[in-house]
Amino acid sequence: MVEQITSMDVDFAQWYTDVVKKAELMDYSSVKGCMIFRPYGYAIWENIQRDLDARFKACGHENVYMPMFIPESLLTKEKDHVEGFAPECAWVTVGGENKLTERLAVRPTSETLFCEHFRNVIQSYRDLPKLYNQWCSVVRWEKTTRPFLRTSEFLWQEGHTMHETEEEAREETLRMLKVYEDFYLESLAIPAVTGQKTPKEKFAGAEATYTIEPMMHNGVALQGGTSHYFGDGFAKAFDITFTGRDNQVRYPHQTSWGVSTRMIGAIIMTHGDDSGLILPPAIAPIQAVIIPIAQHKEGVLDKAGELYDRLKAAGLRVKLDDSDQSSGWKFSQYEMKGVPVRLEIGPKDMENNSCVLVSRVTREKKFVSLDNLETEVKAMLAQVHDELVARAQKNREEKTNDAHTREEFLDIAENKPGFIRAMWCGDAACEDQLKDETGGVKSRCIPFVEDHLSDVCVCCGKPAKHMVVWGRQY
RNA sequence: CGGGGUGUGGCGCAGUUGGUAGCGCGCGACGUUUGGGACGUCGAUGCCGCAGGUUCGAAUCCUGUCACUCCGACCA
Repeated sequence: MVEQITSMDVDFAQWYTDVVKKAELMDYSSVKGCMIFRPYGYAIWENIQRDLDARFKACGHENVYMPMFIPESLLTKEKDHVEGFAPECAWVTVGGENKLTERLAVRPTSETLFCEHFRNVIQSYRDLPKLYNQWCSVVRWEKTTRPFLRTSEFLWQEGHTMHETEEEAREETLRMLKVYEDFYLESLAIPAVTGQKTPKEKFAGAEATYTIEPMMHNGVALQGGTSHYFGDGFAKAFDITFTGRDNQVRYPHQTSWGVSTRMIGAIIMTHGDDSGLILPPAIAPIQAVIIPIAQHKEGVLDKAGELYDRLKAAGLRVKLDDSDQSSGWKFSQYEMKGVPVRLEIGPKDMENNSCVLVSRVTREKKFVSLDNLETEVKAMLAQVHDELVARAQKNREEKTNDAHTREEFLDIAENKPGFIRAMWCGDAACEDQLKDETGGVKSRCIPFVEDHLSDVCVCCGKPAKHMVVWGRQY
C-alpha cells in the first residue's frame, strides 16, 4: 500500500506538500528555502520554457544572459528599487581568501544589470527598441518558504525592453501581459484575472505594474506574473540616453516582465485533486501513459510497443510502463503524477482491435478502435484541457463575491474564501484598513474589465474611482 | 522575525526509569500472480539532523545550532 495523500478538504496545505513530494516534482535541500527540481518537476519547467520562449520570440525578443552578481553601488542607483529589494538580498563579501572591497548582491532581479548594459549599447533611436529576455535564477532571502510558491532561489524569465517612446513602451507592457494571459489559458488551462496593481502593490521603481492573478482551488490568489512600465526613471538614474530623430538627446522608456517556477505551484493548486496532480496536456512531461494489462501474455508487450511507436510518431509525449508492478499500482501512480490520459491495452482489447482510454479529470473510460488511435488520444487530450479550464473557471466564479458595504466586505472575507469585488476610492489608507480588519485581504488588481457596483468606496464611503478585486494571497 | 509542532534506514513511525535500535511500507533475489494500489520465501540497508556538555555509558538528560512544517508579521 502506498501512503495516501491528505485530502485537500481536510488540510489544503498538507495536501499541497504531499502532492509535490509524492508526484516526485521536488525534494528539499540542506539550504533553507532552496529546493531540488527532480526530473519530473524540471521537465514541466522545460516544457513551460519551450512554450513561452517561442511566444517571446514571436514578438521579436532575443535571449541574453547577465551576470548573477550585482555590485552594491549598481544596485543602489535607483532609490525606490533598492528600498524594495535590499532587505531580501543575499550578499557575497569574500572572494577566495580575500574580503571584497565592495560587496556583491546575488541578483534578486536584473533591472540594474540590464540598465548598465543598455547604457553602453544604446546611442541612437536606430538602436531601439531593445527587446531582451533572460532565463535564469534569482535569489530573494524569504522568511517563509514553500515549494514552488516562494523559495529563496527560483527559476524565472525576466524580459527587459527599451523603447523610443512612452507609447511604445506602454504597448509593450500590455502586450507581454497578454502573452502571459494567453499562455496561462492555452497552455496551463488556467483562466486568470488580469489588471493593474494599485500604487501600494506595484513593483519597486515602476510607474505602473500589471498582473495576472489566478485563483487556487481553495480560493487563495497567487500573483502569477507581472509586467511593468518603468517610464524613464531607471534611464535617468543610470544615465541611459539616445539621440532622437529630432537630433535631441532623449531618455528611452523601459519595461520589464517576468514569470517564475511559481507557475508550477499554480498548476498544482488549480487543477489537482485528492488523487494527486493533474497536468494540463500542453506542458505535461507525459501526455499519455500506456499500461499493458497481463503483460506476460503473448503479444501484449509487442502490441503496447507498437502503440507507443504510433503515438510517438504522431508527436505526442508518451510513456510505456512495462515494469512488473501490478496494473492497479500503475494506475494510481500515474494518477498521482497527473498524466492526462491513460491507455490500457490487454488481451481482450487485442481481440477487438481496440484499447481503453481513461481521462485523468473525469476517469471516464472510453473503448476506442486502434484504427484511429492517434485521433482519439489527441481528442481526449483536448477534452482534458477544456475540462480543466471549465473547472477552474467555475471554481473562480463560485468563489467570487461582490461587496457593496464595509460590513458585507468583512463578512465575506470572514466566511467565504475567494475573491471579493468591491469599489475603491484610490486611497492606500483604505487598502491598509481593509487588510487590517480582515487579517490579510489585499487588493489583487484593478481589473481591465470593471463593473460599476456602486458610486462609493466600500471602505470609506467617498466617491469610488475603480472596482478592485481583493483576496488573500500566497 | 515571533509563537506552536517535528527531525530515528528511501517513506511512515515505535523506542519505558539513560545500558549501544525496532516495526510497517518500500528496496534486492526467486516463485506464484496480473482489467484499480497482489502474495509467499529469503535477503540487504542506520554518524538516531548537526555540534558541544553531563555520565562508566546518551536516540533518551542539558546547551547551542541547522532544517522542515503550521499560524502570524513580512513579502513586485
